[in-house]
Amino acid sequence: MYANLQMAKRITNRKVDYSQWYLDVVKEAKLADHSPVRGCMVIRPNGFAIWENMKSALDKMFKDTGHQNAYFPLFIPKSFLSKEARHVEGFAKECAVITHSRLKSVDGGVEVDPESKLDEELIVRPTSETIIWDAYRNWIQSYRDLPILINQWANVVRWEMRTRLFLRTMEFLWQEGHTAHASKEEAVEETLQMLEVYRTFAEEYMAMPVVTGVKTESERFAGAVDTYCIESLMQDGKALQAGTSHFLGQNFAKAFDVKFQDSDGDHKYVWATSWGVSTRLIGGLIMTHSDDNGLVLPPKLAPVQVVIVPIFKTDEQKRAVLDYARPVLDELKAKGIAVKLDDRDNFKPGWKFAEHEAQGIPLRIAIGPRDVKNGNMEIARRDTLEKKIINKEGSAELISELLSTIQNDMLQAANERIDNHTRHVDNYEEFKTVIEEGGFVYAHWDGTADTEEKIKEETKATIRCIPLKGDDTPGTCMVTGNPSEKKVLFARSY
RNA sequence: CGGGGAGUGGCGCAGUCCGGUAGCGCAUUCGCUUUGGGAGCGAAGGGUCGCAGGUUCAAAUCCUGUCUCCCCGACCA
Repeated sequence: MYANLQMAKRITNRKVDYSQWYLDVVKEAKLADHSPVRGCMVIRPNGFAIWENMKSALDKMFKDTGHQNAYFPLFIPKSFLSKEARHVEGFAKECAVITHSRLKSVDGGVEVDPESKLDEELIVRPTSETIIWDAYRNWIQSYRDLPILINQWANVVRWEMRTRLFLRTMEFLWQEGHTAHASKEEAVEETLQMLEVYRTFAEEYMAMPVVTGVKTESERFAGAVDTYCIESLMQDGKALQAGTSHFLGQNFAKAFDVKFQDSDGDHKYVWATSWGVSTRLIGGLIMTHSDDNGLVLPPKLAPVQVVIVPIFKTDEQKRAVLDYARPVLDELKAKGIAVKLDDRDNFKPGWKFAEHEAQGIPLRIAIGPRDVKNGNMEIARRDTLEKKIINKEGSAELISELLSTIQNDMLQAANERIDNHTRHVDNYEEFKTVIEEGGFVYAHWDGTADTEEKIKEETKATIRCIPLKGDDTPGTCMVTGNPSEKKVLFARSY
């Protein structure tokens, strides 16, 4: 049919070309555009609304765990970055550097004014540990000043070589929590607490199941003692690191000389954590749930949860349908549901259906003359594409419940998909075969960076994490035969 | 940053080899008919062909440089 041909033309089938499908979904759902600057994106209202919903849910979770928001500068003095040795090493290659402060006009155009060269160059923050720890030095004298539990919502810049909308852009939006503690135990506890916040958010809001774990040394954040992460598995069998929580030890306290006087009178270095999630989550959301018709959003993050499409031929029918639909709209609103009545008359219902599907609206209600006559309405689920006729009486209650059913079903469907693409293997030959198929693979590893590197070179798979929960049975490394404490999680990743 | 592909009205593309002054589909505007899965007919508007140089009587087309996007590698949330 022509309609199907057109739909097929707009969004590439996932099986044909997953990358192209991803780009098509982002475009058709109007989430983001490419910008004139390489690797940067324009986040459009549809995309930003998702981010705003993520933000407000996360922000509440941060506040509920005792954190406050603050804001630190975009620019970091170059000298700050070099204070923590591994931190510089990790970020040096991807920093935007500001060297001049003004332009001058040159016959119709502008060029950098060489006389405005800065005495000390500024770095556009790739992350804010350094400038924040410089501030903390002044804020902390006594154990009574601790802990400091701060988060900031900000943009950061990392000069990436290869970019993809939401998944890896040169500038991205994120939150970064930075906490300071009097004891190691408390800092470790904070690190794990925030990891748990991320896990909860991913599962309960994004309906995206994740594995929590610790990164190996080679995957660790530059400057951290331990990096914990949430890892999820996308539809194409590649893993996505969706969030990280770092135990920073005393590394930044030492680099920035941040000490406090403890209750025993001794001067001690402060213990630190930092943790973040970014607009990358939107990429994860897309690749967890969406289908060949476009975006699929979980109700808890959908900017519009329910859309009502009126169907009519004559003006008289239009009036009748709208009169019938408005109380439905009001009842849903009264229940706190984000509902929109799509009464645009320049589009036909079928066109609207396709558009709402492309944009991932979880539930559609269609109301036509037939429904007015019978006291019904048609509801269609975005996640399963199921349609059914329901009675108008009691519909608000039913729809409210259905939204939470959809939320749960999406998590369950994602869980099943991931379970079906998770394997346990015991020998390297089998590993090589299985990893080709994509998915999560658990296997024994001897704990050395050499073996990890060998596996990466030969199979393109990396250790996503050493899982916190799961099979703790010791064994022998699939490559070297050396002892292994427990299986670790491998995958090819984004 | 290396290899490959691409950039032409808002979107998708043809035209480029062989230089002759830009076209198609969708979208937009107006009118009429339509409306339960991307409507039909008629009319209209919209492009210095990514950008900058060069060759030429003449450049979307040839040459040089440059920017951006996509795919594959090396590097990363």
